[in-house]
Amino acid sequence: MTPGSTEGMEAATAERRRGRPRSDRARAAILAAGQALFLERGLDGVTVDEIADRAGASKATIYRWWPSKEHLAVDALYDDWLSHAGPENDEVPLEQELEGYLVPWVRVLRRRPYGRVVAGLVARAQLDPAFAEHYRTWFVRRRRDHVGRILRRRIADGDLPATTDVPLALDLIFGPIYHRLLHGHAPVNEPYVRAIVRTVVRGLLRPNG
Amino acid sequence: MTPGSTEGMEAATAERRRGRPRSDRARAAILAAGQALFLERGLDGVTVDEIADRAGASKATIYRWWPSKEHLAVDALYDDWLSHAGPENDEVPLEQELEGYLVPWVRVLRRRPYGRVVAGLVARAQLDPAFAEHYRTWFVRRRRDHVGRILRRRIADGDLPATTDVPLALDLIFGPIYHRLLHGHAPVNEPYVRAIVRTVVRGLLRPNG
Amino acid sequence: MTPGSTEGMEAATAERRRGRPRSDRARAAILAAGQALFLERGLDGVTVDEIADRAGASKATIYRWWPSKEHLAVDALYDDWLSHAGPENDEVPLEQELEGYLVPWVRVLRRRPYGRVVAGLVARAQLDPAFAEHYRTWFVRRRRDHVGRILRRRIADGDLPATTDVPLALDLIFGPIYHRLLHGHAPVNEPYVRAIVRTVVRGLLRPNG
Amino acid sequence: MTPGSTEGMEAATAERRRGRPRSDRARAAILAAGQALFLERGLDGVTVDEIADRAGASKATIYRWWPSKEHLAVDALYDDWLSHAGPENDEVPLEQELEGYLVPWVRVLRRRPYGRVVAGLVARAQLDPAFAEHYRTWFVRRRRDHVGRILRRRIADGDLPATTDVPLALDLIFGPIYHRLLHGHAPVNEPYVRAIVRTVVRGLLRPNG
DNA sequence: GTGTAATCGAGACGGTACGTCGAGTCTTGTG
DNA sequence: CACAAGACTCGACGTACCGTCTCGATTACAC
Repeated sequence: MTPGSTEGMEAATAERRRGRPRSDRARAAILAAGQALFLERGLDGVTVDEIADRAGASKATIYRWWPSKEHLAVDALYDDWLSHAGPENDEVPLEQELEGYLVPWVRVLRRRPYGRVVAGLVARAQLDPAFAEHYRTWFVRRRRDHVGRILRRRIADGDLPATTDVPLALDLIFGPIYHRLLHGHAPVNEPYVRAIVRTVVRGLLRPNG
Repeated sequence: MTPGSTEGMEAATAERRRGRPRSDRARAAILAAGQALFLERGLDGVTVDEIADRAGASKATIYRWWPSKEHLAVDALYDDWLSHAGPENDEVPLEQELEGYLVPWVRVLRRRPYGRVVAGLVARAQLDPAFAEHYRTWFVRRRRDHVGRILRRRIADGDLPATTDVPLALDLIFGPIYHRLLHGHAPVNEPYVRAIVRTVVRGLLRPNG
Repeated sequence: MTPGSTEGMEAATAERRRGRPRSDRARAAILAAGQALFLERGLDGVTVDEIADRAGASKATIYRWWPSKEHLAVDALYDDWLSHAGPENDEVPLEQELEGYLVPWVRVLRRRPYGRVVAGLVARAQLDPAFAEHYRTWFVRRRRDHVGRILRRRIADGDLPATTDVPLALDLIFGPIYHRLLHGHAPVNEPYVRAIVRTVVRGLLRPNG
Repeated sequence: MTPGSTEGMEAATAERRRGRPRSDRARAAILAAGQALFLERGLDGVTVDEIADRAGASKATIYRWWPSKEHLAVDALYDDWLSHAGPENDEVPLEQELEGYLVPWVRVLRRRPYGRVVAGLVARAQLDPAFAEHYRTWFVRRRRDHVGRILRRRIADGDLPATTDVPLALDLIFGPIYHRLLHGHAPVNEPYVRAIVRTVVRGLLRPNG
């Protein structure tokens, strides 16, 4: 499942659509061109014509499948942005489990200049509530939900106080990462993520300090 | 001193500049129009022509004094964005001093839709390193420096461990605020700020917890 | 064939051009709007935006097909400016043949305020040698060449001396017409043209008076 | 007397104007700068700022004394444009007298690229009837009147028929010169002027040829 | 095989905003 | 007063990009 997928729209029957089927070559080429160009120059630094040229596709094809440049960007970057994994793991301390999830992400952030694109997406989201919802769903909520599940499990396990404010904890973890990503005043690297996680977890442990 | 000020360039002598002096009426009207329009519709939702019209000025005058729309936005919003104060105060607990500084700011953020503009500024900063520096200096660094001074004084006073990582602490405080401001997934209100401050300070107190 | 035509560039094969074909509606509307506005207010009195608005086209479309406002003016006015005809006719006296060609033109000049536009074109031609060539080719040379052919035939027929200086004769015929057209000190009407033709032909007849 | 002179406005009394007197240095420098720049690049190719810079004057001073750039151009070029002379002379044939007046002028035209400026003036005259009158008076009428006086004297002397149409004759003489000056299809040189004069005079001699 | 229908690349289109430039006016302090 | 300096308003310029639209050409399934 990806942000731009249109599967599931027709009935689940075997009924094939008539007419020429969508070209997978074009779709893949557009996403690849988008990924490369958006990371290189940011959302506003790239024109749709450029993407079409690089992909050997036409602008009409792009707009047939993605309603706007920013939707395309979300789709083009989603896989890489969310690439990660590590199974949930109760055996290790909470800090370690959180780092296990966040560190692969920040490795991606360091490897590629995502700040350029994310800043553009955030700016568009301000002017277009529908896109804001789309962007949050695919780019932000996925990670927050994952970490939220971890935290709630740890609460159930008694590793965190029952009174822990999970949304606040998520903002305390993700906020500093986005802060450096978007403002660029300092690098988003592994030591930074470890420090965030340790300080926040420590702060959450004693609710009535 | 404001972001767009050009004072202090000539010698401090009483030597007056020749020619027609810059119109304070035009400058003030442009900044007022910019402030109103940028907050209303965001950086990208406003055209320079509109600002000129509303200010009764001409586009040429705007471009004479501000190199771009985003520089104008920084200048137009700076005063309001930084309006705050509260003298530094050792007598109260650290949490209270931090809240005393941050809460007035957050009240501004709630009163006006700053997210729209800040998102636009952040996006532009990605594509223009010179503007990025300008924006960070006037919009971000000012507040970080203020809080940084507080933290360092508290370290000297023994209220915080000598090993406290001040830049990290600043990111932990400001990051979550920017996170909600830009992503809009939850409100930036006083309880939120208090919760951030308490959790972070608690987390900082026992570095080797 | 018109000044702005691009036909004949590709091979004469039936090979159709790819992509959306140029809109004849837009082309015709732009030329019509240009003709009306240029005659009404002269080259400098009309903005390209106005032409675009009146034509229901966009400025980009105008600039896609005409490199400048003055090129558009040449194209928009060419047909009307050159509308004329009358087959060449040896049976009548030379004066009468010349009048037969020039009088219809002069009627156009009286019917519409061409002076405004031609003055603008002449002014632009001074600053842009490439446009000067374009303008002369389509607006001036056409008529001169036609009259030149008449004169050379009459020389061959013995109606004019073999030593007749044809370029000089053309300047003597067209010069006075342009003079009044551009300076506006007196009307360009039929009696004027007849008087020019008679005086010049008489002057040419006795080369060594 | 020059086109921009303002003498004669105050009473002929010896009463001197109060305040700082007009600077002759500035006036001369502005006219000199205007003459050089207008001839070099034409009316539209020169900005008033440029003239002010080159003259070491200010734009305000220019606009205090000349209502527009084109009025300045008329004034700056008038002396050179009309420089000529030759006393009227009944002793020689008409052709020779006319050449005696016109040849010095065309020498000026060949020495300097007047076409550029005159074309600009003619274009402006189309859009501004008041300036059109001004331009015709100083740039066109002067010469026409001079030649007109010659022709009328020659009619009185019997060298030309009593029925001679003087305005037509003037258009036949000046028209071809302006034609080449403005259209630039051929040079305006002495042989050309001589050929014009001879052909036209010959054509005028036998009105009912 | 022969429609029928949706796709594709190409590229022109209307629209909107950009940042620049020049004309002519206005506002200072200085001579 | 006039003058140099230079900021001001106004309005047009030509460019760039967006997202839409029309073409001819292609490619499947349905008959």
